[in-house]
Amino acid sequence: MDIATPSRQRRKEARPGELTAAALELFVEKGFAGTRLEDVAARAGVSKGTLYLYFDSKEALFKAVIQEGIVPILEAGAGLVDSFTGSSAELLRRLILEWWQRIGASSLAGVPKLMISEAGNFPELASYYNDTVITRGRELMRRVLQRGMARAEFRSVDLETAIDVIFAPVLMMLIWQYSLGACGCGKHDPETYLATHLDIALRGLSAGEVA
Amino acid sequence: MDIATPSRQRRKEARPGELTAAALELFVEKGFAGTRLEDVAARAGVSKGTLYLYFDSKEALFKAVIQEGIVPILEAGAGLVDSFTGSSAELLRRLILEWWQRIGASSLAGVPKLMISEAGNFPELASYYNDTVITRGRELMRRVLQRGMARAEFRSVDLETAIDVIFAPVLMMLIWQYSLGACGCGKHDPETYLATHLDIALRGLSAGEVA
Amino acid sequence: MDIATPSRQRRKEARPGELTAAALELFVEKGFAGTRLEDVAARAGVSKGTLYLYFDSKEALFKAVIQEGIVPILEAGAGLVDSFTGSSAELLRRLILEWWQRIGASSLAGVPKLMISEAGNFPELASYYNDTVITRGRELMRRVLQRGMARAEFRSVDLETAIDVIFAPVLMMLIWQYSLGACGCGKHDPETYLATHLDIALRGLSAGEVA
Amino acid sequence: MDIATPSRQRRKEARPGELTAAALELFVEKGFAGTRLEDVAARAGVSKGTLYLYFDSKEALFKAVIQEGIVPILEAGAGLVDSFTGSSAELLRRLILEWWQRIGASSLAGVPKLMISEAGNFPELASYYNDTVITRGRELMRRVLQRGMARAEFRSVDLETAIDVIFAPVLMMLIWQYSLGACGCGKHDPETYLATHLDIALRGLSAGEVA
DNA sequence: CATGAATGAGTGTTCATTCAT
DNA sequence: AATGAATGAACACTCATTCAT
Repeated sequence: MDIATPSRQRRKEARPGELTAAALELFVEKGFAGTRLEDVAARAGVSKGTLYLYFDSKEALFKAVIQEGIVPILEAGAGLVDSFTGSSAELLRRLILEWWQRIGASSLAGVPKLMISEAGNFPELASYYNDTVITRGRELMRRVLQRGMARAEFRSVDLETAIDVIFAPVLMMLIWQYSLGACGCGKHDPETYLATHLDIALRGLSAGEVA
Repeated sequence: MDIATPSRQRRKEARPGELTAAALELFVEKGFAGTRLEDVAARAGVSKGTLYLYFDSKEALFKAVIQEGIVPILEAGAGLVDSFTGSSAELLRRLILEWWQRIGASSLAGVPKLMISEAGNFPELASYYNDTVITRGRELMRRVLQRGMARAEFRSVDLETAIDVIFAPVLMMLIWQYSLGACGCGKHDPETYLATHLDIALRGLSAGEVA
Repeated sequence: MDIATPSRQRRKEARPGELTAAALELFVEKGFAGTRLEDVAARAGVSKGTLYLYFDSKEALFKAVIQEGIVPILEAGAGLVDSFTGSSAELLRRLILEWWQRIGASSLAGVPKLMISEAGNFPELASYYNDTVITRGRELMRRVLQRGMARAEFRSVDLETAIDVIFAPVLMMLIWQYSLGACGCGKHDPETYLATHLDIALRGLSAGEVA
Repeated sequence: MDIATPSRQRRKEARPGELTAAALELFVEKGFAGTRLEDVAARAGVSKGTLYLYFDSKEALFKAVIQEGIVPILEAGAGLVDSFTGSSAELLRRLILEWWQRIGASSLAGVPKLMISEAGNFPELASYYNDTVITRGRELMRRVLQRGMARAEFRSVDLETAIDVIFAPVLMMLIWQYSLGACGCGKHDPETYLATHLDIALRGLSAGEVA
């Protein structure tokens, strides 16, 4: 009976996580307004009423979903840049590919599109996301580009804009997959896409003369 | 009285434009689902019923917003590509800067983020947008890149992914402005941002040897 | 110019009739509530506003339609029964077939179904229709049946109920054609149907012994 | 409290029936289009939303009204025809009288007039009614007439038209009661009316010679 | 704890009616 | 006289939220 029907206590502790997981999927798929709480509850295997035992409102559920989704995103990255000893081009390549594997190919992949869609309706959340995720992500990119320029591997470019310019195609692919890409239009193979991006961007950054 | 109450005829001709303008503002501000037709009508200074004299449904209104706003710009872009005689690098630069001026710096700037947010909930709209805007926009980029490669100005790169890779930073800036950027975080000067992007991308595409 | 574009005066006089004719068709087809005044106006070749020059409201239009439709219905019948010299069976047959030709196969055919549908909503009209049409129609039937019984051609049956029993199948066919029959279901050839009806009813009324 | 507020479960089971009963009354009184779901709900003592817990749409509610009210009666009729062992004349009499008692004298009496009035506007409902009620009702009549003719109790008549000819007076009386009859005009005593009808029709169908 | 029946405010859409031209 | 643009009340249906069991 323990496994077949876990004890009430265990269920009670697991419930919020099951609900936010179900909610994440649906929020990502349909947006905040488009998600019906009945569907969230159903996907988590409980009734609509039960949801209200754990979350006061649809907004409260949304906030919990985002907060919970952000923490794992933060944990990714950072160690790599500290310890890397090869070329900066290789570092940039590794950083982007790693990010893709850990975020873009994970269950968190939908969070960026979700934040972009709902930032306007949840400014505090957006601000929190910005402070905790975006800023740190940019910091990683900044260090890589600075390293490359300091070592004369990269040309001198405007640092702050280059950070976003170079990360934009990666983010965009993710966003695409969760929005218009769902219609089947213009989906790229991620590896080819990232290869093309790195091919162009690294050559674009390279310090040598172009004859 | 002429000015205070323009003739019926003049109002009738102006109405659709007034309504799509009001709709554009509200769609961008609140999303498709979140926009009430009553508010659109009120902002255009008419009653809810009047809106239905000009547009059959909320979806038809949306399509008109896109049709009226974006299609002419794509047509202008096509004209540019058709008639341009200079270098392909210059053509790419012109295409992107023009796009920015006519969309990114206009009232249409919110449309890409709007579509990304609502695509999941309104597949028909997404499909319409894909057919009307995305496909045609890609076609323009495709022609520019093909031209550059054919004239040996650009290196040979994977065409279909390069189209999106190169356009992604432009789109991303816009999306940013209408989502997390609204919190005041990380806004770039568009001209610097686009300059950095073109600087890197054009060098990345250039055909010469890198020493 | 007289024929191509009749004088204003002529148009003005013809308008109400053109409008009620158009309205009759639509009321019969769609019922009172289901008929849009815009469609009535369009079918009569005028604008919605014009309709209100001639009729104060949708109800007023409906009343005019019925009143106008009733007069021709009244004119039918009556002479036949007075002058007929053959058998009562033949008279009944002739009366019913004639009624069918003059009403059932004419543009007035839809009026009975319309009255039945809307009687509840327009009691005064229903009452008027009853007094002027139904009562007189029953009187004709009553005279025929009384004649047949007086001449011992027909059995003695309950007169008042027989009147309606015998007319019911004729009315019912008409009603059918304008309601469920429109779905293509179970439409009979009127002549076969009436032949079967008269075959059964006249034998059912016949005075002789059944062995 | 048991009686004042019945248990949830009992209410839930009773609700659909309470709602279809309320709907039947209002549909008959005001027609399909003229009936507001809010009024149906109110008459059943619940809110508008509750109605949608049990029926997906106004049309679904209508279909349930028919299904629940009329289908069992047709089934009972089929049982009668299956098991009857007496004369076909007696069977026809029983079928019609039973029909009258269970429909004509019940709360369902208004349904035929309702369908006739609304068929034009709601083809899907008409089609449903045709498939569910008319076709099956005709089948019953067909079997009775075929039985009579096969046993040489009835003359040979055109089967398909006879079905409708013989049922028309019964239907017509009902239609009358819910339309023009409401003005108090020309109401017959149902028993006398049906007796006259059966008297004439059965003699009209009888196989013997008429002398 | 958990349920799910019940609620009712909210929105897209229709259409009879009005009235400035 | 005629038009047709404009109005706004009305209704089917949805869904976040509540609460008796």
